[in-house]
Amino acid sequence: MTDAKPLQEGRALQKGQQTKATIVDAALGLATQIGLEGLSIGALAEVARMSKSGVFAHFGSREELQLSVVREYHERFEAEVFYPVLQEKRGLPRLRLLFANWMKRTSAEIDSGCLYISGAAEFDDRPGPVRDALASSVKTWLKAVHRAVTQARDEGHLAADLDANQMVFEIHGLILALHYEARFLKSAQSLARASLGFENILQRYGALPLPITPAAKSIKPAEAKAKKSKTSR
Amino acid sequence: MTDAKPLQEGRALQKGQQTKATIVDAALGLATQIGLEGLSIGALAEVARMSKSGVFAHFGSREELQLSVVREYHERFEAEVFYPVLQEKRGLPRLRLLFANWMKRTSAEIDSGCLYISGAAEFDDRPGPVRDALASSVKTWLKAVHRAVTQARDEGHLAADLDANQMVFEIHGLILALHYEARFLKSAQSLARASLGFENILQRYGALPLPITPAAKSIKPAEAKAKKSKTSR
DNA sequence: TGCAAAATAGCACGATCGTTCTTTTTTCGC
DNA sequence: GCGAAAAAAGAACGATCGTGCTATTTTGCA
Repeated sequence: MTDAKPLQEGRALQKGQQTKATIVDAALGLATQIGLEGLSIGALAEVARMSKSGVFAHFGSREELQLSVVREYHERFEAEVFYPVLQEKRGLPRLRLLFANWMKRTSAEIDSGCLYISGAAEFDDRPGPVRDALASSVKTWLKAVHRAVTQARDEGHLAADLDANQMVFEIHGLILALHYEARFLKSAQSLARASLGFENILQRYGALPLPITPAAKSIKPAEAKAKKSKTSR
Repeated sequence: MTDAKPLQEGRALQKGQQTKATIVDAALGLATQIGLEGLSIGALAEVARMSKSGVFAHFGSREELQLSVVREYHERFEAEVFYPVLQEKRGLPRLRLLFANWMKRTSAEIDSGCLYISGAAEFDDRPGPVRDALASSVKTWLKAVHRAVTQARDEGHLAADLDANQMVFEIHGLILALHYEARFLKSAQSLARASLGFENILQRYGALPLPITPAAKSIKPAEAKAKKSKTSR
């Protein structure tokens, strides 16, 4: 009541959004290295070559900055890992590509760090909007993996009585182990381990043994159920 | 030259060590909750009801405090997870107990936090003594798991041509997924998922299908190789 | 081109951080 | 119980943190 509202609040000026995007980009780089909690406005301002208050004004609080970083990471993750697999045909091929992309991204993050993993460790008992945003993003992604699994099952590429949640859990474990052993323990063979682990899981859940050469893309899905019968339990 | 050395430097007075142990205990509690990086001397002094400088004097630096916490965690982990399994007989029984203990500890850490996991996320690109100590502890533990696997293989409880490192990798993934999904995502079924995942891995690597009742302890090891033949690859 | 509003900078604040130095209290062998 | 050494406290330091306030610069429409 006391203060006059800005008249044209709907108009989005260009410069502001543009530098804000630049800042978020730099912040994402910092956050994946030092962590979301380690992300400080001072250090960010230095990287972005701006004043502290100049950076701060775009977000209003450190928490809002962290949220922006999480959102940005989510979008990039989607764009890099999720959307491309929609072009692959449903079922096992898509599931394979999905895991391959996920693994590729995780490998690339051996240097940069994965926000979904480091963020989980930092915020696992620190309630608040940042934790919620992180958990929501991860859950969305795991749901997408779950969908890919059930589709592969419905297409007859995997055992009909498979427990999709169980399979997603085991796949998730492979990615976490890949990240842990490669990034922290500097183990060189982690990528091959995760890859082989995935094949083991596929086999366990009724997929065809394996296509040795990556050229063998067009597998007959019907035959996947050959050994099915009582594979689980 | 200028200052006289203390004459009896070999003598260890009691009180000092005692309160130092108290401090480390409190520090461990803080570190597993807020993280090793979040561990501050001021907060620690408040918990231990001492002055900042009083706490500080026991370590000489924050880094040395962190190292003490890592060492303490390592000892407790060993005492709780590793040493008890040495009483179980070699091979599959011991491997099973080892995983069960590991899982039990990880479950207990859903509230308190696991230093090997949170520490890895915090220090994965922060070189220094703390990172080294953490990595060394984890590697020691993973080597112990590896030994349990190879022993089970040598006892004939697992496939003779099994890749022990691969198996350890997959088991590690289960624990990481358990911690992640239970502690961060608050998923209730994670414990059952990890447990079932372990059975799947055992089966994959040539163990007997499964002993439903825990009473069935005395399994005939020789029969484990029944389906062996070409299990890997 | 002028002008309002947005964007950025500058400065200061209280708090907390790790650490150092000095002083007081406590411990423990003689 | 005396006295030396250890343990603990107290106070202060420079630095950095997030944030609020007030200028100054820049932007973009009229």
